[in-house]
Amino acid sequence: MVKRNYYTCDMRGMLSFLILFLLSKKSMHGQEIANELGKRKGIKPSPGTIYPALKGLNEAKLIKETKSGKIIKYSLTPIGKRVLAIAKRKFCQMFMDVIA
Amino acid sequence: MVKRNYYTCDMRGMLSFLILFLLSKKSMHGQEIANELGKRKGIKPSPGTIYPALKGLNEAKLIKETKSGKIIKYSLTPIGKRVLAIAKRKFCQMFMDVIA
DNA sequence: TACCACGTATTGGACGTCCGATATATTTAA
DNA sequence: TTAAATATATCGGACGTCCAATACGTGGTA
Repeated sequence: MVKRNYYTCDMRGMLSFLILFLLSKKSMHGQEIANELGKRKGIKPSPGTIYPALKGLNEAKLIKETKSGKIIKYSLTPIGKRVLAIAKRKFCQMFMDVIA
Repeated sequence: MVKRNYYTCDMRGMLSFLILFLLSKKSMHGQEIANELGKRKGIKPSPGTIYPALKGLNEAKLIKETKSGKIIKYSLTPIGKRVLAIAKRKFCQMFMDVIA
């Protein structure tokens, strides 16, 4: 039961990192996130991929859920914003020249 | 025993992808690769991280090994270069605006 | 009411990444 | 010729990502 470290941006946390990034641009519900990931990746991820990641981010208080009807809107918490900023710096350090 | 797909660049293959990228700039041996990853990531990866990845890439014929003494030099094969080009396109599609 | 569409959610199993510990081989230094 | 340093390699276990299948809940429609 060790708490997960979302700061380190190693290769294992890339999905969660990308979700944080997407939510930093716009609050979304699960299916919207899945669709956006699908556009980037080419294939829309399964519910078994996306919801566990959202659950983890929520439990770590990096995102919060706002339910209205059957739809749950996800948005970044202040902590989430700080963590994302750090992870983004690490990401750039790692992949800067790959994109250039 | 399903053959691994190095083309798809999903979140699981990021280490192998980055290794391919590093080798596209310069042939290196294992420790050099580990050091370069360490510089980018902040922490030098363990042998238990790096060598299995190199083994997989070698078995998939994306890299080749040239041994001289105790040192094994890794370099991209023609297939490796093609796979990297495709993976790089996918990577950019996925993360372009994260870096910008 | 019954039904359908859709968003949310879990399960199971496979796979890739990750570390620390351990081991082997080769080169260099004492 | 020992000893130390370095490069390579595997093991075990944990974790995060991934899909397909399954299921539940809510809202709207027939």
